[in-house]
Amino acid sequence: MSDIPKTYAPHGAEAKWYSAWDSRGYFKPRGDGRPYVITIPPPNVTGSLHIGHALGYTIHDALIRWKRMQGYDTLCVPGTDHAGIATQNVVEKELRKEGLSRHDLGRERFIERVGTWVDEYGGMILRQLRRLGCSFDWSRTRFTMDDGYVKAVMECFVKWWEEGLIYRGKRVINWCPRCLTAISDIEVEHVDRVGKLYHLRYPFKDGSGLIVVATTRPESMLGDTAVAVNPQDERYTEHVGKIIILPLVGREIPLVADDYAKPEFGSGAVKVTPAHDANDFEIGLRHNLPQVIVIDERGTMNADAGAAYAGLDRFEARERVLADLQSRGLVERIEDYTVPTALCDRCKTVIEPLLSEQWFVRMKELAQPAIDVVKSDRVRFIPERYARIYYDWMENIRDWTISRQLWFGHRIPVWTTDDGEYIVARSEEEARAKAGDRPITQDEDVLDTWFSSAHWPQAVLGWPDRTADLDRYYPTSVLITAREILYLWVARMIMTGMHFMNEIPFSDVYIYPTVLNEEGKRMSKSLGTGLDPLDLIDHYGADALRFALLVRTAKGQDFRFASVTNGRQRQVEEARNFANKVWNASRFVLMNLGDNSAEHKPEWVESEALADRWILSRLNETIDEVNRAMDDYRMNDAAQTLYHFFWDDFCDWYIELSKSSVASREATEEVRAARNRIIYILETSLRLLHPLMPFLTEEIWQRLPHRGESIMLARYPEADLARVDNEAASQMQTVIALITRVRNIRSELNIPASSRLRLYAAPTDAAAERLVRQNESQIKRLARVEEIVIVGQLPTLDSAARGLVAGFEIAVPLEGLIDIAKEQERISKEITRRENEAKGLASRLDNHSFLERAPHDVVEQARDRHQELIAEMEKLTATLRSFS
RNA sequence: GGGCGGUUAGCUCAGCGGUAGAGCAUCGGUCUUACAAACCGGGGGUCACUGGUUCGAUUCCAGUACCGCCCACCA
Repeated sequence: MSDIPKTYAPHGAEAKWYSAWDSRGYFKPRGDGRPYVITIPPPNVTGSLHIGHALGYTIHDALIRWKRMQGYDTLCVPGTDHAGIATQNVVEKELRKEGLSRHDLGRERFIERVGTWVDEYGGMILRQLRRLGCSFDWSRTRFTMDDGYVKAVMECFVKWWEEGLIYRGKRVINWCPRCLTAISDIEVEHVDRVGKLYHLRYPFKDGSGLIVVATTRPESMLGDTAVAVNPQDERYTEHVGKIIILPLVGREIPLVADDYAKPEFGSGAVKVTPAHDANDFEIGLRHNLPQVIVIDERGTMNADAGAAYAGLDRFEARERVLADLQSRGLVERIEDYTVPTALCDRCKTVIEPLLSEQWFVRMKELAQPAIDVVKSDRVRFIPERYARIYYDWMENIRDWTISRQLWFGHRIPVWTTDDGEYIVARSEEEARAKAGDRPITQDEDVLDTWFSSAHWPQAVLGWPDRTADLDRYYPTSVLITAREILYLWVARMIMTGMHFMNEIPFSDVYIYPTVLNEEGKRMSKSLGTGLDPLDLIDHYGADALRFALLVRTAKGQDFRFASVTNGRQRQVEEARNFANKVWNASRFVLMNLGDNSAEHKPEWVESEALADRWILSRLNETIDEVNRAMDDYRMNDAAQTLYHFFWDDFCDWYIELSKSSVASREATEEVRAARNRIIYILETSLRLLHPLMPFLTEEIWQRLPHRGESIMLARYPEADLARVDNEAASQMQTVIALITRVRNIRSELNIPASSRLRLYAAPTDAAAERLVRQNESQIKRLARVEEIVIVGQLPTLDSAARGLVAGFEIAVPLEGLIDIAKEQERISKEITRRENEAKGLASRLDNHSFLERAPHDVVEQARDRHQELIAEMEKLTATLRSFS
């Protein structure tokens, strides 16, 4: 039977089974039974697999495989997101290598170029997911810009426009001077930077002195159109209404009273720049102030900034303005200050708040139904705490800037007629029809990427058409995602689902942990993870990577994942070792199938033998716990339960205990029954493990006799709790304790494994005696004992090691082998250990309050244990005395 | 500024009112014919700190420190 290699070789198995599964159509839904549906978070087309993806999609696959084996009609829809800004950036970078910019190509050719790039290099990540083993329905793969998807996006825009939820507005938005587009509030990253706070002097026109204002951005003063003070601020009451001459510019601006000004900050007076600050914009509206744009979309000062500054970069302008003010004595002081700074979360460029005309979505009324479904538990967050974070955002929701000044994306379906009317339509034809004879031009901008992904669950199933998929598979079962897109994506999907489907998009939202590096910081591509999932798969196999991740995926608790050092990643290595353990246990079973391996009689599983009753009991407890854990998204518990059952219970005890019969040369009925039992346990374990380790389990399963087409089509085990046998468990515990005690004596007294011992055992009752007699051969084998002598009382022996086990006193005669001093030391240690425990118990039992207030069973338990310890100590002390 | 998580053996993490667990690492011993990526045995923790509640706290409450994350229009 040497045709089975000693170690599991993942690569052959992975390639072979993945294509077999895929070509046989196993990843597609069956079409009958209860649906269980997941639409994956679509990764960016430009993306490649990083460790966070590997975790997220492994969870997807484990759950979908588990449900599929349980008989659900499972569907997991994959796809990619066009990721407007990110993708455009990548292609522009390509062009730059050729010395071109997108403007050299023009819009149309640039879009073509992006298309080519996406076809050629995009979606690589989906191919990488196959390496992980993901059983997604590739025939339903979607892209947020495929034809059907465009239809969904247009439908939404038109509907929202008709319902008055979309509007065009001029206001201060977040502008990225590098990406040259507006971005929404949640695409802005806030950081604190060391900087300065500048206190500037603004003179009153009437010569009655000056007023001091504080700012972190002196260059913006060129666009000031007022200074504001708090109406309650008595220091300024007499000055309100006065005219100020704006330094360097000479513009006359008023001193207005507005609540926004906080008297306790700086001088209490704040300069107002309505075109370059969202708050100032609001103040401007309240006081009817002019809006002067002085910084253009590239972050360069424009003509309105004045001839001295026009053309300067905003940061250069800052220095120049400052120098000019200083030379005029208009800088009161400069202090160190931590400046809250807004960055573009894509490119980390400092955001320029800019007055600009954009398209917005009114969010308040969309948010309400989406809040309600979470409040009423129709949508459940796992872990629950995210519901509160969701409410905080949803209840203070602000309008959504959806237009982007990019070329790649969904072009905004708004056309303007020559007389200035907006025509909103699903297509150009429709727009032309609506416009009649008037010439129309389409809006140049595209939609925020998240505007399209907001429809993902329904759109990938066919919406806005009423398709069979949509009927059958919507709403979906669970959304599994990373924490950072809770607002950006999850919240918006719930809103669109409620709005267009009048139904929740999914009932569970599982936010999985973030993978951290050794320092406890989140792994991100920009920081460099030092970890490539594909390298890990190449090195250790996909199952090992999957298991290594799942075994630490507690419900919502981030975990650290080491990087590769000296070519090794110890956590994945551990999991690989487990895979190898499964492989070798299976190898043992397969090597002992015997000639009649095809035979299988269900009654052979039944057995009176302790080990058999015990392993069946443990197996069913395991099945029960694994199913519960999976159902509760406790992937770590499922993985650990299986690890422990398989390695400790099955390999270390059951296989060892069954070896003599399973590996026997004579194929008696009894032996064949034993072989069938062990196959049964192994086969069930493989099915249990399959969602976590699909390739390994299939590779082994296929070698088992008569198992059918694929483990993927096998039924997931269901616990039979009638099989849980507490008596067998406690008896087995005693047998294990007895064997361990003997091994321990052997090890501590340095007795070679080769020397066969005689064991005297004095059971305390008839049950204990029966236990030893019935399991004698196995105890002898595992404890490496030649003979077990059962006695009523231990004989006096000249030199022997003694020990206590629940239900027994034992002695091992060791003529010539024993080191008396060592044995004394060993016994003393046993006594001390018990003394310490007894001391603690005694002090509690002496405490009146404890006796009065603690529950009776706790007191009783303490009393019993105390008695037991005292009895054991007496025996041990007697043993110790016998040496002298 | 507000909020949320974390702090348990050398490392990665469970546990969360009755006196601490796992895996790995470490130490000692094994080629015991499935597996040395293994087997057998051992050692190792004042459960971050300070108070409080309780007969009893790692576990509950309050506060402190440190680490991490999210949100925020104080110029």
